[in-house]
Amino acid sequence: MTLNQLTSQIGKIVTDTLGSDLDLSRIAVSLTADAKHGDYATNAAMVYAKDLGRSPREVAAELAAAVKAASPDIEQVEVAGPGFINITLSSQAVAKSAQSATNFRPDKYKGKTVVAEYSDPNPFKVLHVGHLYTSVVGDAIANLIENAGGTVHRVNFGGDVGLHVAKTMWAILGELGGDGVDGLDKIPADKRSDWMAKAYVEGTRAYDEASEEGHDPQVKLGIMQLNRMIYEVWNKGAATGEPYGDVSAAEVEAVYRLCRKWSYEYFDAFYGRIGTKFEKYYPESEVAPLGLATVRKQLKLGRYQESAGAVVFEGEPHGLHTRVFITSQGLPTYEAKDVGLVMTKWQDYHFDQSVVITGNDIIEYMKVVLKSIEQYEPELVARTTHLTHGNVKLAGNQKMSSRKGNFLRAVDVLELAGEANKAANGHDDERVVLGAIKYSFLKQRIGADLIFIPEESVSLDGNSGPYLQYAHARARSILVKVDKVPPTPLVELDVAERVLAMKISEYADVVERSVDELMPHHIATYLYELAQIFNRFYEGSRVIGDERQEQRLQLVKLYADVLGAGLGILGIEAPDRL
RNA sequence: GCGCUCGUAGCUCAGUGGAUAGAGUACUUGGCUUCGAACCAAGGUGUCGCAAGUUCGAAUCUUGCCGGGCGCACCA
Repeated sequence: MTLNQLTSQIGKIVTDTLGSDLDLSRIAVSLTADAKHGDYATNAAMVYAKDLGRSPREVAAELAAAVKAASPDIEQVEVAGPGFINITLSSQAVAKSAQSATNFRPDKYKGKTVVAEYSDPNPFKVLHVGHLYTSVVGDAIANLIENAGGTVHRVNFGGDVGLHVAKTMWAILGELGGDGVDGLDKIPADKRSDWMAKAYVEGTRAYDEASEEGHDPQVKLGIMQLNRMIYEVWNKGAATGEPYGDVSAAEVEAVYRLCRKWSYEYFDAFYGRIGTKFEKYYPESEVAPLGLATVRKQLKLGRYQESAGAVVFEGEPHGLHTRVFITSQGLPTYEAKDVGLVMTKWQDYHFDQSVVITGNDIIEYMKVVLKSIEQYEPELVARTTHLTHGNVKLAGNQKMSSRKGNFLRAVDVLELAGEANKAANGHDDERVVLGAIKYSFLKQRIGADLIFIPEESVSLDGNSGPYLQYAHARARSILVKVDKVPPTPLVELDVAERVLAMKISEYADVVERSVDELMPHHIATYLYELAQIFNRFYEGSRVIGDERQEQRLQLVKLYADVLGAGLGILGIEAPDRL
């Protein structure tokens, strides 16, 4: 029995006994925190007592009798406290419920085509722990939708054009001297990403300093020139015109293209390592032309406005703010590129829903972009969901910045976890390393900033990924001791078995809630509680050799299956042995 | 200034209308000749940022205030 089923059953009883005109949405049915209050409790009597002009306990008593009579699965019904109705299921019902929970899959996204965009790193920049976080969260959300029957297309959007690229290119070309693209040969393959990251920091610093007194204003002009040249590569098919210093336009293009390729190779390697796979990258260069064309077209139709030489969308009438879509130089901003992205995704997938997962620093920005698109493609906007999470910070609320070079790279985190793992048991197991990091990110509710404490994120014990993996492997290692688990139905449960079975049955409710809210942390919280209950069961209840062996084997299998499935949704491997 | 977001134990976080607000961590102690001790058990902490309101009932909803973070025109 799931909470939803019980809730609708109680709704029906309320209608039958108290009156059909009551607002059933006011009823809450919940799992109880304490065994002495039964398995489930409902507030139905208290909610309606006042309207009916009767005492809550009196109403509760009437409802309780009807609930008791409603199903043979309900063993005991009590009225408690101010008017709670506490419901206790029979142990057969608990067992049945546990058995059906393992195969539970919500059907909310059944038959739906969903595009999930997440991670979104910019080529030419380094992947830091924030990218690791958003990738793990995005992947878990995509998994949730997939688990609920959706066909999910994972896509990735990133800026391969724009000022940050020009700044990096400026530093790269400076470093190469007059060597041009041949000079890149001397950068070893494993140093490329760091080398480019360093160039980004250098280019950004030079750009910022250029406006200050005593610095060369030519720097800024050079970067602007590179910016235009790179746009030309995509708009005109080639960088053309004046050389950049001694370097010809063709040579600038060659350097740009090779470094860009390096970036995507670096991303692929990283995603491969953390176990997420994108179906498609949408580089900004690819969607920018459509974005630009769309905004220009809609400008003529009055959906965008010209202002000081730029093309803007005026958000104020919609309670938002105004943003620039095309600069006075005629270049598309991130806004126009996002317009192009939405249109391109639609052309590619004709999605039922498009989920975009980003940090919450762009909430207001996204509202403006979507509001502008809503003026001419309302259906696309209606199908778009923007999910946001907080930013990763270091202890002391310190913000990381790739511009200042004050950050932890994604690979640094993996390395730290590897070391912690190695220190604990002599070798590092990538499955455990990833389990630790992913779980540490996913156990927290999406929305608030995440304070990243390296030691905790790589921890092997307590409320951690490895705790869950260990609790899974432990159960599996019992199961391999028998040839196969006999398909004995669970019937009578002892106290410890019942507690475990009850928790297993909760899986269905938790997954459903997680999918409804697209919040993976509910699953993380639940799995930890489940594993805790199992570990207690394990301490006190012998399986192999006990007279209740067959019953307990059933239960252990159900438990391991549920734990494995839940970890799977979180994108965490559940090895049979560690 | 306006908007968004957050504020729960020393720290990191669950709990978002229900009963005595919970975990992990840290600290102390006990438990492996028995299915894996990455485990289990015991030990105690809270002006739920503050104040008013709604409610039979508020950490949860409303309003105001305080505090942190982020965003607000040609960066991404």
